[in-house]
Formats: sequence, structure tokens, C-alpha cells
Amino acid sequence: MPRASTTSDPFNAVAEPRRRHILELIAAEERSVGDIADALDLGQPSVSKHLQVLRDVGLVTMRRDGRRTYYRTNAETLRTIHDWSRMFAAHWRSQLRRIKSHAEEER
Amino acid sequence: MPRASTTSDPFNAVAEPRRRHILELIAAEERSVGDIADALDLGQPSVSKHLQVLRDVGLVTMRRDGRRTYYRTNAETLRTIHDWSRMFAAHWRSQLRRIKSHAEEER
DNA sequence: TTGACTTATTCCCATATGGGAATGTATAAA
DNA sequence: TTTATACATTCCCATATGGGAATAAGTCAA
Repeated sequence: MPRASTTSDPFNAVAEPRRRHILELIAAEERSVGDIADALDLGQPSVSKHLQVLRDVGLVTMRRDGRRTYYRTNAETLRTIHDWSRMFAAHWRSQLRRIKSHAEEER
Repeated sequence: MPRASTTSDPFNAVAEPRRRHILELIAAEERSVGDIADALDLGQPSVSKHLQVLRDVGLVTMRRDGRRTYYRTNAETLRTIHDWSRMFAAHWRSQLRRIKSHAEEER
């Protein structure tokens, strides 16, 4: 069985480097598909597909205007990831302490 | 071209639900492969492979003791993910404000 | 209406996965 | 030294990907 579908959750969606790139690109302001394709130097179909994935998991919102479509990052959904990784904050802090005290012992 | 190798970076490694599960399980204290397999109700080979992936990207450390091997989450590496998602904090906050003021207008 | 644009979809294909079974490999126990 | 443990690896296979080409579909311009 291969990995769960990429459209099933934010973690999977964000596993793709180009999708992270897109999210960074349209975090501050919306951009059209063509603009994004140019910025990433990637074919339009590929970009459209990545955007579709991001939309499916709620990582971007879109707005249609004439023949173009503008996408923008929906940061709120990224909290899922942020919160999950934050669970480990306590541990990385204590691990740092451990490393430090270990260094002290070395002296 | 399929998605980049799962062993290439933390984002890919963490895209797998079972691997996230493992990281949560061994965040506080190390566990043997068998224990983990029992906890996840997954075959030992599968668990070993997931652990291998996690090791390759530095998300876990291991310690061998006799015939068993104990693994433990290396939280420090999760910072990569935490820091990346934190980039968007400013946006999700401003988006919340936008939603709130929008709600006010509705009144 | 016809033609240019901007996106979305579909098809095709090489490649990465993840799980289970079988097997290899240390290490501890008898 | 045999045998049982605890893991790691390998093999096989069904399935998910991502990119490019081609095509569909909707919208604006002439």
C-alpha cells in the first residue's frame, strides 16, 4: 500500500517542495496561475494540479476574475502542522539542556 | 516524476501518518522496535522500514542493547517543520482579524 | 462570430511507496 | 553448539505521484 493520498491532509500536501514554494509565494498576496507558473518555472498544468491539491486540503483559497484565477495561501490551515510540531517543543528544549550539561561534564 | 524521495527531508518523512504516530510514541522515552510494532498494530518489517526512514532524515536516534534496538524521537529535527510553518503565523493572525472585522460589519 | 488567452483536465509513463512474506543476521538462552 | 529472539533487508505487487503533451472549457477582444 502506497502512502495515503496527497489530498487527504495538510501534511501530505506540504510534503511536496514545489507546493511549499507556492504557499510561500502566495502567502502575502494572491497571484494568478500563470504568475505562479512563471515564478516556479514549471508548466501551467503542473501548477494547476498542485493548486488543486492545496485547495482540496484547504491550504489555499481562490478567486476567479475573468479568465484568470487568483490563489492565496490560507495560513489558518497551516496551524494543523504548526500545532503538531509544537507538541515536541518541550522535548527539544530538554534535549538541548541535556546536550549542554553533557558538554559541561566534558570540561 | 513522482514525489521526491521520502528519505530526503523531514517534511516527506512526516507525511506518513504512522511515522507521525511513531514520533509521538517515542518522544518522551525510547522504545524497542517490537514495542512500537505492538503499539501501532503493524508488522515488524513495516515498522523497521519506517524507523529507517526516520533515521535517514535525523528524526530519531537509536541505541542497541543486546538483541533489541531502542529508538527515540530527536525532536530537534522537528524544528525544521515548526519554523517553516511559523513563517505563516503573521498571516493567520491577520486573517483572523480580517474575519473578525468582517463579522463586525455584518452586525 | 472568430480568434487569442488563461485555466483545468485527461492521458501516458517512469518512479517512489508501504505492507506482507520470506530470509538474513546478530545476540542471548538452553 | 543448537535454538529461540529481535531486527533489518529483500522481493513482490498494487497504488499514488508529478511532469509534459494534448485537449477541453470558459472569457475577453476584434
